[in-house]
Amino acid sequence: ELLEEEGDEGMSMRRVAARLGVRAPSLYKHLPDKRAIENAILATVLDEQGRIAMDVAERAAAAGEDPLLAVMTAYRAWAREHPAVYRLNVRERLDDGPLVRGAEIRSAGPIMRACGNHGIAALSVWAFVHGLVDLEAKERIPPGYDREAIFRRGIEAVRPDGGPTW
Amino acid sequence: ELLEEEGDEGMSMRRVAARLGVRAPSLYKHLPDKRAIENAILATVLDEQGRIAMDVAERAAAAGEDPLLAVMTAYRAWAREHPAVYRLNVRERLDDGPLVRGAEIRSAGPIMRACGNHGIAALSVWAFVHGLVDLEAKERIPPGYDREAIFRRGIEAVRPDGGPTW
DNA sequence: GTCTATAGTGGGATAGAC
DNA sequence: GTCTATCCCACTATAGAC
Repeated sequence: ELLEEEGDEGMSMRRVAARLGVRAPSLYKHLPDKRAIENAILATVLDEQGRIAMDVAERAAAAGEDPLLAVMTAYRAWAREHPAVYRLNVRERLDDGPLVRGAEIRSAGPIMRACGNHGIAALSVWAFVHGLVDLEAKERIPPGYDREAIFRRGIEAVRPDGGPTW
Repeated sequence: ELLEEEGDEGMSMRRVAARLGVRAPSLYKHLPDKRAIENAILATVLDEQGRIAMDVAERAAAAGEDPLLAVMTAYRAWAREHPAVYRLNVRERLDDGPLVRGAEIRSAGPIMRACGNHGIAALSVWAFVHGLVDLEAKERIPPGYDREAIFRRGIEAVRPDGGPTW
């Protein structure tokens, strides 16, 4: 909550503690450091993201629509609705350790599957959508361009040959 | 220099001043604030980037090679060689104002031209390469994948139809 | 498990003397 | 154009009493 409401710098240990009705030093009896909080957030949201992606893909496949487009549309929407958490996710190298790494792998599952396990294509789709989302968030796409058209065209171009699979 | 040597947080007003053999407050007699330094750096490096891109594109075209691949390869190499400045460039919204905006437009020229002025394609190429560069820098591309293959395949996929132009 | 108190570090920026 | 001195801010983290 703090991360999204107060922005990237807003989640200080003092504020986290205040939100819990406690003083900052008390947090250190429960957590080693701030990184542990960030890692817990990341693990939680990556799993949430993966769950949403799996869900929309299933629905799209059942409706005869394109699972990959559905997954990446959900990815982009999620990033726009949680900009601070998204930035946390892509801010720097992820922490090693099973908590975060496991969630990361699970979150990538739906993209991978919607690309027919074509790893290079899946990573290309991810790179493209991440780049677009990032440039959009920073208002680097000049006005006048149809960003939806860029989004759809890019995915179509970079996806594996052979059309939608699931 | 400070930005690249000391990292993103390393370019404090105190350090900048020290590098100039001066105290921090003296800087404010020459500049309104820190943002002015960042903007000056951005304007300089965006122009440098654009100049390099134009150069490699000319050479590639003269040699019968692909100008777009040359431009984006140079873009990626530049980002890798100047990670902190690259992050500054894509960290947040750019400052309005002719200094930075002008340089931004000039830096985009070679990509645009190498895409035959197909704006949507040019932005797609940029988004893809930026996304890949960003994910690479943060070590988010799983080991074992051929990143060069991802790079080349993505550009081929997302470029305008009809092959290389210049 | 909480608290107070505080250490220690850094940041951006300003006032006013010289 | 530079300086000293300082303000005010914020942060992570620790020590030790209760």
